[in-house]
Amino acid sequence: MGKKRGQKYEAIIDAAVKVIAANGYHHSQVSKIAKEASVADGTIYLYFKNKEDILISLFEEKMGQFVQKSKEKLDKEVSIEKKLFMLIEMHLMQLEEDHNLAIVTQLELRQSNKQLRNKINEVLRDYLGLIDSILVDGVKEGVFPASLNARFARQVIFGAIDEVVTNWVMKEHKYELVPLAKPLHDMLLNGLKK
Amino acid sequence: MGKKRGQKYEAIIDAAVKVIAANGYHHSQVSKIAKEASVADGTIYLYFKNKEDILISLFEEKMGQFVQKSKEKLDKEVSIEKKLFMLIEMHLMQLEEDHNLAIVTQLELRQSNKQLRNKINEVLRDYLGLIDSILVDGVKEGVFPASLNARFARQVIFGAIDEVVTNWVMKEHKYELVPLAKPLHDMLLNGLKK
Amino acid sequence: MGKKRGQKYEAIIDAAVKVIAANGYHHSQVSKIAKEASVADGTIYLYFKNKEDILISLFEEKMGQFVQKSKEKLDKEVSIEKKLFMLIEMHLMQLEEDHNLAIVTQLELRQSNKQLRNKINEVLRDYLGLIDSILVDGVKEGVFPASLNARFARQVIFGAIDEVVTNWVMKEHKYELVPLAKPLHDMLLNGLKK
Amino acid sequence: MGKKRGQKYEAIIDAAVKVIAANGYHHSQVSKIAKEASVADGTIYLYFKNKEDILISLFEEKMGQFVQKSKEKLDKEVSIEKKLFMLIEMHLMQLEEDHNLAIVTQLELRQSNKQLRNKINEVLRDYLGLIDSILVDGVKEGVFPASLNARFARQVIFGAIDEVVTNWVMKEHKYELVPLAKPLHDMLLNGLKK
DNA sequence: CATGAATGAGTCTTCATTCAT
DNA sequence: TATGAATGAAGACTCATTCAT
Repeated sequence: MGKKRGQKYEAIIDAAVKVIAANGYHHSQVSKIAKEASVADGTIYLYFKNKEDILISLFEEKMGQFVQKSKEKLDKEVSIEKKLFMLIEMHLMQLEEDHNLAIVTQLELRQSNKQLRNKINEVLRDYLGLIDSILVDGVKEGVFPASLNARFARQVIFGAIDEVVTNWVMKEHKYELVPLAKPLHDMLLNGLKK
Repeated sequence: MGKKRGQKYEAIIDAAVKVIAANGYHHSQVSKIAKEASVADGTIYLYFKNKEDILISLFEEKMGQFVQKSKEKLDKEVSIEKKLFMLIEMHLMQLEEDHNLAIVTQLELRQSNKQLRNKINEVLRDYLGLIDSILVDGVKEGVFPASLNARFARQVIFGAIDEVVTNWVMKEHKYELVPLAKPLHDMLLNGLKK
Repeated sequence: MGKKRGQKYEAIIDAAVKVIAANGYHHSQVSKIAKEASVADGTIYLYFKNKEDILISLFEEKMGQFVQKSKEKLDKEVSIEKKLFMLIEMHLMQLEEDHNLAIVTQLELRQSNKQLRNKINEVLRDYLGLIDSILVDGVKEGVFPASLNARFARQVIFGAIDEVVTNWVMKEHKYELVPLAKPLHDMLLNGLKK
Repeated sequence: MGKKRGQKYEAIIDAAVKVIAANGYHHSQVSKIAKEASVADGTIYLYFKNKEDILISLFEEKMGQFVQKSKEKLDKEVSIEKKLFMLIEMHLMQLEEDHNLAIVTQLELRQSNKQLRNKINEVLRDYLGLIDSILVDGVKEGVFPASLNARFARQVIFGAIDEVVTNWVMKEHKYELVPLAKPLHDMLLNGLKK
C-alpha cells in the first residue's frame, strides 16, 4: 500500500464522502465508491487496507485539514473570548461548507464498531486538545475561574456544538448554521465564566 | 403481531439490550438475541416486525420508562432551577443504573440508518419536550431572559449531557456519573440565565 | 452444526463427489454443489463448517465405509496370503465401483493445503493400520521374515496399489482394475517374502 | 516469448521452487515469486505464458536434470540389478539433496488441474521410459521372467519409490532417505524376479 | 527488455426472514 | 402461539494478467 498521497487516493476519499453521504455507510458498497472515483474495485485495495480503512482515512484526512485551519485562525486571535468564538465559528463554518462531509461526520461515522470508534477518538484528540488549550489559557488569564475542570468543560462545549450541528444535519440543512455561533458562544462563555 | 405485552416481549427486549451491549450492534444476530431470550428465532417475528423493530421497540420501551420516571420526579419540584437539576440528575442516574442500556443508547443505537434514526428522534421528542417545558416555564417566571431560544437552548443542554454520558461510556464507566450533575447544572444554568 | 446424519448431509456429500469429479476441486463452487444436492447454498453451512470441511467429511465418510468393508472381508480369511490379496482386491474393487469417488481420492483430494493433507492422513491411518496388522501377523506366522520393517513395507504396498489406481484413473478407466489384483499381489508378496 | 535461457528465467524458476515450498501452491502469488526473484511482476510474463507455465517449466527444467543425471549414472552400470539400484538411489538422493524441490514435486505439484497434470505426466514419461528400459533389458537378459508386464511393473516401482519419498516429506525430512534405497531395491527386485 | 500500477472477474460466507409442522 | 431448519440475496476482497511508460 503506497498509502497517503496520489490523486487516486484523494479521488477515492472524496468519492467515499459523496457516496456515504448519499447512501449511508452500510449501503455504500466498495464497488459503488470505486465507480464514483472512476477506478476499479481492486484499486481501492492498493490505497486502503479494507473498507473500514477508507472511513478512518477519510476522517483523518478531513479532520486533519479541519484542525489545521482552525488552528491557523485561532493563532491570529489573542483574546480568549474571541478564540472561543473563532473555534465555534470555524467548526460550524467548515461543516456548513461541505454538507456531505457534515452528514458523514455527524451521522454515518457514528455507525461504527468499538474499534473504529476508538480510532476516531484518537484522531479527534487533536481537536479536543485545541479546546483544552483555550480553557487552560482562560484560567491562567483569569477569564475562567481557577476551579474550572477543563476536561469536563471541554465535553460540555464539544457536546453542545456537536449537537447543534447534528440537529442541523437532521433537519437537512434547512437553516443557516454559522449564525448560531454567536448564541452558542454567549451561552457557553457565560456558563464557563464566573 | 400481538405486539406490546407478554413476558416474551419483555424477555426479548431485555435480551437485546444485553446482547447488543456485549457484542455490538453488528455482531448481535437475531439468533443470538433469541438464544439469550430463550425463545426460538421464529418467535422473535411474532413480537417484532423485523430486526430493526426490536431496536425501535427497545428504545421506545426504555425511553418511555426513562421519561416517565423523570416526569414524576420533576412534578414534585416547583423551582425551575431544581427542575433542571432533577432532569440532569435523573438522566445521569438512570443510565448509570443500567450500564448495558447506556452502551446501547450512547453507542450502538447510533449505528443505524437514516430511517431508524428518524424513528429514534420521534421517540426522543417526548424527552426533548420535557426540557423545552422547563425552559419555557423558566422564561415565563423570569428565570431565563425572554430572548432565550428554547429550541436552541435545548440542543445545548441535551448535547452537553449526552456528551458527558458518552464520555463516561467510552471510558468504560471508570468513574461515577451522578456527581457530575452538579457541575453540569451550574454551567448550563449559568449559561442560560444571563 | 447438527453434523453427521440427516439425508441432507448425505445428499451434499454425494453431490460433492459428483461435482468435484466432474469439474475438479477448484471449479467446484459451493453453489454448484448445493444445486446438485438440491439445497440452498446456505444449507451447506448448516452441515459443514466451510468448503474444505465438505472435502474432509467426504473423505471421512467414504473412507470409513471403505475401511469397514475391507475389514469385514479380511476377518473372514485366515491365511495371510489371502488377506493381503483380499485387501488389494477390495481396494481396487471399491474404487472401480465408484469412478467419481476414485477421481476424487486419486486426483482432486491431493489438491489440498498442508493442513487438509494432515487431516486426510489422520483418516487414512486406519487403513494403513489394516495393512500393518497383516504384515505384523505375517511376521508372527513366519510368512514374512522377522527382519521385515512393517512401516516401510506398508509404504511400498500402499504406494504400489495407489499408483496403479491413479494410472487407471488417469487413463480414464479405459481398462478393468480388479484383474490387476492378482499380479499386484504376486509381486508384492514375492517382494516381501524373501 | 524468449522462453528458455537467460538468467532471469532460471531465477524465476528457482524463486518459484523456494516460494511454493515455503508457502504452498495456493499462497504462492505471482507477485511473491517475482519479489523472490527480484524482478517485476510483469517480467514474469516475458518468460512464461502464465502462472501455470511456471509450474510446468519448473517441472520440465528440474525433471530434465533429474533424468539426465540418472541416465548418466545408469550408463556406467551393466548389471540389471545394479541399474535398478542406481535408479532408486539416484531418485532418493536427488530429492534428498533439495528439500524444497522434494516438497514441490511430492506435495504442491499435485495440487493442479487435470490439464496441468497431463502436462506433468508428459514430462514424467521420459523418466518412466528409463524404468521401462531396465525392465525390458532385464527380461531380455533373463533376470526377469518373460511374463513380466513392464508397464505394470513400472507403476509398482514408481508408486513404491514415490510413496516412500512422500512419506519422508510428510514427516518433514526427519530421517535419512538414501539409506532406504537398499531395502526398496531388495523388495522390488525380489517381487519382480521369480 | 523491464516495470509496477491498475484492472475486474470470480466466490465463499453470513444472517435476516420464512413456513411447514 | 411456538419452533428451528431451510432459504438465498448480497458484498468484501484477492490476484492473475495487462499495458502505458
